[in-house]
Amino acid sequence: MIRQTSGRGASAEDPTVPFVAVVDDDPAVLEALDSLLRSISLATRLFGSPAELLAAQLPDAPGCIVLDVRLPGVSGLDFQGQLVERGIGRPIVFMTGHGDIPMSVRAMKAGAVDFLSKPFRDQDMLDAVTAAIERDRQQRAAAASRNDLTAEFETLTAREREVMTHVVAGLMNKQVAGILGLSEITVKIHRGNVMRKMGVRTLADLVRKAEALGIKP
Amino acid sequence: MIRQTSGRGASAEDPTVPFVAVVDDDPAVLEALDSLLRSISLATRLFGSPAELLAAQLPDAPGCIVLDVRLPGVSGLDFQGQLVERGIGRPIVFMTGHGDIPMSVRAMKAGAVDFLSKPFRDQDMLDAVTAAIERDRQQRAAAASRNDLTAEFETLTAREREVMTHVVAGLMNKQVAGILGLSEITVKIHRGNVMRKMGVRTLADLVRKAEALGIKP
DNA sequence: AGGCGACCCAAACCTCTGTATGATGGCAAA
DNA sequence: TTTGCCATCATACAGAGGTTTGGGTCGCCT
Repeated sequence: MIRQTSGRGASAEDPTVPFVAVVDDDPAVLEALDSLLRSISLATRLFGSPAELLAAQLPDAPGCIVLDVRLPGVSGLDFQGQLVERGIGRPIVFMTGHGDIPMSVRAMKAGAVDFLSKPFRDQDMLDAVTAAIERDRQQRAAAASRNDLTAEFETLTAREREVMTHVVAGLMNKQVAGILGLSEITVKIHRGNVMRKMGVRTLADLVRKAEALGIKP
Repeated sequence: MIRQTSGRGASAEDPTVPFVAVVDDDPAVLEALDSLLRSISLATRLFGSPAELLAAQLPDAPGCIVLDVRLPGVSGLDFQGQLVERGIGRPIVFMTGHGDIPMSVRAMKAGAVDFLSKPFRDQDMLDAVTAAIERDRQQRAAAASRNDLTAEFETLTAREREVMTHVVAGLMNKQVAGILGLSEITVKIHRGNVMRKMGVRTLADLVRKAEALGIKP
């Protein structure tokens, strides 16, 4: 059972409309949530089991996952771990009919956005989903700029990376030359290449990019 | 009711021994936790109510707070908020006899380390407290280096801060001079003062400190 | 009134950075 | 083998960074 909709009949792949992936083995629950979420113009993906979600391709848009804790096959909490392992770091909103406190605490510790007991108020679910989508928006923005950064960094040759490492550590060209066994002029050339490839014009910017990349001596 | 102990009769203010502040209106619970925590060489501070904890002075050491949700006077969750407002950002471990899921979720969202239902296993409490103390250790280390940083920054004059802002933004001395209506040589002098007062020798280090301080143009 | 600190500027001098021009050698893919 | 990329180095020059020395104004506190 897989169903999907978007709020206004727009393309299901529209990367600007946030989506919510819902996993529950009760079709009535799926139906109700679908209706609720579409009422605030969110696209939905409906799944009857965790396996279906894993098999599916989620849109390249901000989104989150709404999960029943008691699922066919796996525990929702274990599934949470599986998703993280597969790099699907979408924020998760749990719901449950027969949950307990340890369960909710474990879920929250593992990064869940919320943990709702059935029956919950519609507004609580909408609030949770909205918060989850916002969190994903932030995550995706951060991931995107990290990707741009590493893409630039990977255009550097091995030598250029060495030079960059020492330069952002604050060493002078001649010191870098000494460490690497090069002449100063060669270091200057590598340094110039680093600046150009990393798309920066000042050392200050290079240092910031290096920080974001986690480069340390 | 206020009591305090340290594991080995050492000074109660020993800043190297982590402590646990326990708040519960049941003396038997306080006694049991005191014994449990001392068994792993933690210092304890025992309180019968939130007010007592607020009136007390917590040690300048890594520590955490163990709190019953149902407390005389205030709700434990509200108390959690009060502590944060007063700058007492110690990690909190909640315990409760009659809690529910929304309560635990709210606590975890507000940053609680754990939320244990009574009766809990001793080991669960010890694990939670250990994790909380470790978190506090990290927090305190981060706060300490932030304080050192702002202490240095506050020795700067207004002009020096302006110059620093533009310098770490990557502007050249002459550009800074133009913006501030100064001569380049004056900017150089301010810049030199900034480097000295901030305790750095390279621009790279200054940029990193500025980043940590959240300085932006 | 005197002293202090912040702020401002200039000349001189040195070091460091950045770039261009030109050239050599290694190495791997086409 | 040719082509291309990487790496290396030299010389030369322009521009930017950094310090010292020396001097000036202003406002505030004692």
